[in-house]
Amino acid sequence: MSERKVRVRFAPSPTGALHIGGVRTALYNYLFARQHGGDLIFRIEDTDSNRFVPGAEEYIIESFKWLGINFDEGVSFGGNYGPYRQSERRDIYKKYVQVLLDNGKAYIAFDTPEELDAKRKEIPNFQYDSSTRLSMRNSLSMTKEEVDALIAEGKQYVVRFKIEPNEDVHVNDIIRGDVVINSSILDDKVLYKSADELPTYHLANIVDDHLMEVTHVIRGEEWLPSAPLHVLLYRAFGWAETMPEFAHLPLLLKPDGNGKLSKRDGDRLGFPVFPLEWHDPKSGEVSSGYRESGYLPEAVINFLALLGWNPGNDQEIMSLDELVKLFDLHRCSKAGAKFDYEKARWFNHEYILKKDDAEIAELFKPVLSAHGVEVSAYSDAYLTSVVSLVKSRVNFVKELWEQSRFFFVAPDTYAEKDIKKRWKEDTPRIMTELIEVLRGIEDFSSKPSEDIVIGWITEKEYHMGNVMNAFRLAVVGECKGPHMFDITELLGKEETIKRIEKAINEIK
RNA sequence: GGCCCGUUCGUCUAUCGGUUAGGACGCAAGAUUUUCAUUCUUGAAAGGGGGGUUCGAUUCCCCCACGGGCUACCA
Repeated sequence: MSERKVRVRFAPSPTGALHIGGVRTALYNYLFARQHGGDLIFRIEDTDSNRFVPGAEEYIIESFKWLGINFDEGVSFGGNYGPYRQSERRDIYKKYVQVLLDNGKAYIAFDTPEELDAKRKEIPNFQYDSSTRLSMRNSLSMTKEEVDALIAEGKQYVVRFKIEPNEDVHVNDIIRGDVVINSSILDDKVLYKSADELPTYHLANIVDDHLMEVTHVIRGEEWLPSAPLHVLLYRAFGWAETMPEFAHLPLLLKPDGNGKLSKRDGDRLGFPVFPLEWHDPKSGEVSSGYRESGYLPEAVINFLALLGWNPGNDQEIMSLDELVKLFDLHRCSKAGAKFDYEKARWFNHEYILKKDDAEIAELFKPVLSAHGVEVSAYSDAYLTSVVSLVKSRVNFVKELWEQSRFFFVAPDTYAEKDIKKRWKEDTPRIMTELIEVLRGIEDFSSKPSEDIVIGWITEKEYHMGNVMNAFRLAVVGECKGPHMFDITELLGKEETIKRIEKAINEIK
């Protein structure tokens, strides 16, 4: 069994945007698959026709494409174990439901949802199980003739799993170890609904994982309580020998308060919970995405990987390839992790620092256009230089604009506070002198012009801070920004002088 | 209510019985800088409570408390 090729799957339900917790689950599956030279399957679990949301499937695929998480087979990827959309596997499930019915592991039940609701109201803690099933309307309490007659007249039914009571069912979880649940607390789960001829999650999941030769089930902790049921299903089918190993991941929790992270938290707290922006087709609601918020996919991958797992040392910045090498399910934490948005921002900052300036410049172009900058008027070299000068002070690409605006447009206002502090009575006179000094500079690049200007200030015994800051105020509009002469080198002599002249005229 | 899982700085976490309980984010202070940021240094900051086991528990066991999940003809 251990010689089987590793095969794992990520199997979302197309009910909306892909939650960031789901992304992490997919990531862990991906890392595990790659590390073991195995396959990653993309399966769509759309057995609940009522909850289907158009566009969700495409959204999920696009999300992974952006993140660089590649699948080997599945919906839109092909493969030999298809179809990979559960709604297209009706006949398969029907066949396996019949197997369970034939060997007495399941039975047909006619109780309607309304009848069950009534029952639950009437009897506190009612559970459809070995203690109650004989008092319900099903193939165990009725004769075969009655059952056949009801089916013949078109009565809708469900197939329920017949769980034998009082057995300790063990689930060996890679992360949590031996988890034991007594079968008596399990109810006779609905496996199949005649109404839409579709199975429920539990049946479809087991049949598909078996048929697709899945070796490891890596999923969220919310599935842990139903894992024993799944174990029992594998046994009922006689597939216990090839049952996959389980690993239940800790949940991602809200940054504040309690509960697991939900789609509402993002907009409430001001950060995305979805990889891409999502437009809900039903409500028309728009939820922000990491991509649109300016996150680099590498950063998202990195911080997500560390939410519930660590390499065992102090290393925090890791590429996808490094993660593949280092990842280990045994090093996953057991407790839920509160989503730390500040740290996510820091990761993005780190990745912006790491990323090539020219690549950042490309990402910056649309932002510039959006601010009315004629991007084609600037060379890639110019944009790249601008990026290299200011990127250390931003967390997101779009923040580059506020840090570098003066490289594209001359200031039209000057910071009041800085004027008060640095624009003295004799400043216009000194600035006029400065213009002359600048005119005389032949090589206007950073270092040579710095030497000349500093030399002039020293020689005239001017106040270094006041002159330089007035200079900065004139060129930038406020007293902040990169090294002064790096700015003037990029701006060029003409533009620099023009700005000083303008400042002399406009600052009173 | 029942069942399951969990519990180390504010947050993410390291520690596989003996440590001054380490790192990171954030925060604070300082250094550097003609400005701002980067960078660097430093600081504050943690084992839920109670019982055991042990020469010795953050670490192993039990109880409690708290947190989370599940309890659908949803996944």
